[in-house]
Amino acid sequence: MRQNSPGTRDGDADAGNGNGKRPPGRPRSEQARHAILRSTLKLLRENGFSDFTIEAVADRAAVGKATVYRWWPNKGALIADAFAGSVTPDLHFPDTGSIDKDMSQQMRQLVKVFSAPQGRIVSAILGAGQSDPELIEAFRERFLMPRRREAYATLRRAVRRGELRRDIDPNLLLDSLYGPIYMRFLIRHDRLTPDFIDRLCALVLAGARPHHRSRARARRVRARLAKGHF
Amino acid sequence: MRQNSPGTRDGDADAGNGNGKRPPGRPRSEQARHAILRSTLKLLRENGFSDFTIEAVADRAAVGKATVYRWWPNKGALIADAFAGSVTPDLHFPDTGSIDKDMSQQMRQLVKVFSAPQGRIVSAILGAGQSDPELIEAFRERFLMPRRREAYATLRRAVRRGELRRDIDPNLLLDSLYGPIYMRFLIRHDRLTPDFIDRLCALVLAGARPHHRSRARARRVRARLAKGHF
Amino acid sequence: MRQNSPGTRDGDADAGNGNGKRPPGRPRSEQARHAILRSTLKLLRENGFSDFTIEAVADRAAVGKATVYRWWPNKGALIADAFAGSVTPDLHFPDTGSIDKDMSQQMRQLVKVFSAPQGRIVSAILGAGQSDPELIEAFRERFLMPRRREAYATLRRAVRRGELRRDIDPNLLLDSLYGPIYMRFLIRHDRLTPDFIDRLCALVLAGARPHHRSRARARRVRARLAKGHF
Amino acid sequence: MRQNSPGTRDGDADAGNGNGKRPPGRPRSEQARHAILRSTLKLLRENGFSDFTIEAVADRAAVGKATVYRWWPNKGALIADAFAGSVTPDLHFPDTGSIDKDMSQQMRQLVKVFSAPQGRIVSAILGAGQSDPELIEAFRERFLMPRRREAYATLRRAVRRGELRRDIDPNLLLDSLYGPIYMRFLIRHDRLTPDFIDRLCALVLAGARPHHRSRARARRVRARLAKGHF
DNA sequence: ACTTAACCGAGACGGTACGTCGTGTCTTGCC
DNA sequence: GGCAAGACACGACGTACCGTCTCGGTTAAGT
Repeated sequence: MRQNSPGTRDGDADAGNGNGKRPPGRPRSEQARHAILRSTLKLLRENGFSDFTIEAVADRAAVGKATVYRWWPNKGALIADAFAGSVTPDLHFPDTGSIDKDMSQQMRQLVKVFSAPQGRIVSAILGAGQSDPELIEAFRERFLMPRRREAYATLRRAVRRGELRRDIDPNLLLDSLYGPIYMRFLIRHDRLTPDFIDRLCALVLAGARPHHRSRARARRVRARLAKGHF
Repeated sequence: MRQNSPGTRDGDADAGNGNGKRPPGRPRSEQARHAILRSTLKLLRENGFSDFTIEAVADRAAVGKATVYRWWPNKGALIADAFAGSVTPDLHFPDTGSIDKDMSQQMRQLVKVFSAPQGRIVSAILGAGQSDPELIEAFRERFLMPRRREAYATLRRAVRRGELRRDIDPNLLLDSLYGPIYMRFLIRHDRLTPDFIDRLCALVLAGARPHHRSRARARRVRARLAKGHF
Repeated sequence: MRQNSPGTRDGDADAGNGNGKRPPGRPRSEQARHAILRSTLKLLRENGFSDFTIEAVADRAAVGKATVYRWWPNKGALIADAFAGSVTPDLHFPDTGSIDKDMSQQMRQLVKVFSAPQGRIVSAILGAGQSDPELIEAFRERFLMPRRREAYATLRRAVRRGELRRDIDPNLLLDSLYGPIYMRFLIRHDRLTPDFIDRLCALVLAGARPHHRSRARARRVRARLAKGHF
Repeated sequence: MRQNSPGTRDGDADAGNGNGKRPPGRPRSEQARHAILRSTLKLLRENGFSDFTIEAVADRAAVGKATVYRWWPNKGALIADAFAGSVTPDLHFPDTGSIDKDMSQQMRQLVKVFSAPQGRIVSAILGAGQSDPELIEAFRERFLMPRRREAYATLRRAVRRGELRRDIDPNLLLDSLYGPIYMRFLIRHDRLTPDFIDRLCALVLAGARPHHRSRARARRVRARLAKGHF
């Protein structure tokens, strides 16, 4: 992501270095790195982005300010890294055999994360990202895309099962499903209830279902699948 | 919005004041107020939020810093006010007789605004709003809700014409239509093309249409309307 | 003292004006003037010069700031005026027939004034006067010189009585007597006790007494005076 | 003088610090310190105290404002320190064998300093000192007392030579000699000429000389001294 | 064991903007 | 036209962080 990203350097010690040698001098302190990332998340959760200060991070981590700047070029990079390292790993898509269930289950999970203290970090990133392209990019690459790749697979399964039109644009469909969540999360004009998620899924997926005749065929496909023909 | 909001004081001269009297002392300078709001918008458009400075606003407006602070408690309030006063007025909903056309036309217009320099201000507000509740509230009350009230009327017309289910939740429907726009605008993971808008409308509205039998009845209603029976 | 000095305008309303006519418009408020001078002295006594504020004066006097500036061009002029109006009138020289007694009695009185809350005002004037020539001039003209004129007379009497040399420089002598008082008052390196005054008088006046032969003649003069020959 | 006075820290490197250790962190910049003190003196000389600004000091010294505030708690402390470091060292007392000459020579020197641009600084200190006790204390401790200690020795020599009464109060005598100088310097009601100094010395010292008989004895003492009996 | 080199903490540095306060001027409506 | 009220342009205040720097001290690898 950034020239000197420490996040991607883990384990590179002798692999990513052509000559297989450790650089001379004292190696960087993993302890300091963790303390910094931890206090970053803590401060972000507690005070939000607006009064988030590198100085406070360093103090809380009992670390010199220079140590922070040595490894992260700016506030955004630090937050991005801290966020990336903290991303909830349990936002996977189930495979229930029903696209409605697959999606709504994962989306509910996402809303739960957004509502937890974690959510504060997400909103900080998206907020600060509006004036820091690298931050928003970090969010996309580290949070959004990994999940979206799983989502593509989930959609493909649904298409195969005949639950969705073959010609559906997955990006359009996924934005239609997740856009409302992000909108409510960021603008806070309405609540993000589980019920809302269900009705959202129902509404959007209804528009993505195959047309009449195709649907009849789809039913047959599902039947065969159920019988274990494959 | 805020205790002393000058934005809401317009026209209150004798209405909002119980005894109908001007307060004593020199009245505030409307000229200064406008200069401040103008330079706020200008700076926001030019430099974005991150290096937006009250000092620069005052300088550009040839105004004392104290005059800014006298009327706006903080950066957020100033931006909110400036934004409110600058809101593009041409985001109305047409009445074409087709909900698809009504919506997509207005949504394309919105995207055009978001893509213009104006959009920079919107993203600044939504970004900064993530750590300033009053700012996000200003966006809701001054930008979102006025348009949404028009949207409700547009949806009602469509229901009456039988294009939408009678039991549709307007908030759910509108969030499904606009959420994807806001998401792409803020996260910038994909482009906001007119074509995207059309397909978005098609997808979401498809899921909001009445069921079979009702649809047949709707056709008859539309025919009668066309004949001018009412 | 200053172009618009209100202090000298008292009673001028229709007397000092050539054509005998009152100027048009509302006459100035004597009440405001007094309130301003009073609050000036009060604030000076209470807080000293460093945080003496025109704004505070106006507030305390329940007077518009502009009213202060209308009549006094700046802080210094106001203080000077207030001081002049407050000058203790009881700093006169007695006529005891002995220069030592005349002087020490008045000097003790002066020290008493300096030690009272009044003294704070004097030190404020002399302090601020170091960077405001008009202030120090006001002190000289309104406080120092009036008293000095009395002192000259007192010295003349002493010369006539033969207590002082005929050729004594009155300015030198008076500065030698008062200089130490001002020095201790302003630098505060030592106490200003009545005893100090007495010993100061004794020391300085000893050096100002006529020489031997003259002194014998002086004794005869005094004797004649006592007998009432004049 | 003040808790963190940098002026008194010179040479403390290992003496003033109990454990003999340098404090951690980057050591303070002596270069910055000198630049600040130098620009303080310069500005004081040029513009006097009334428009003496910390901001201007920092600018002129090419130093951050915070660096000034880090080491000096307020304007007064800064001025006091700058003054102390700049005190003219050539105000020593000669030993001519005559108290009149010893004193008048040094007093003329003092007047010369007061009349030079340096004098502006002294008057600024004494002026501002009227509302800042620490400032006036700095003047006493750093300027007045060191010279006075020399003066005491000078007076003792004169007493030994029989030029002054044994019981003379040195503080009274010195205040009588210097008070008039300070008074004229601060109130500026009369000129500070070398002639004035001579006549002042003559007047005051005349009152401090031993009485008749003692004086005869003193003459004998002086004669012996001249013959080199000691 | 000793040198070398990069790390570490602490914290001072030159800056920039903050939000506040006082100055002296002005603009109202009332007297 | 004076007056109270109070807004105005201006500019210094003292503070908080920024990102950089300079210290003494630590931690390995290479000698």
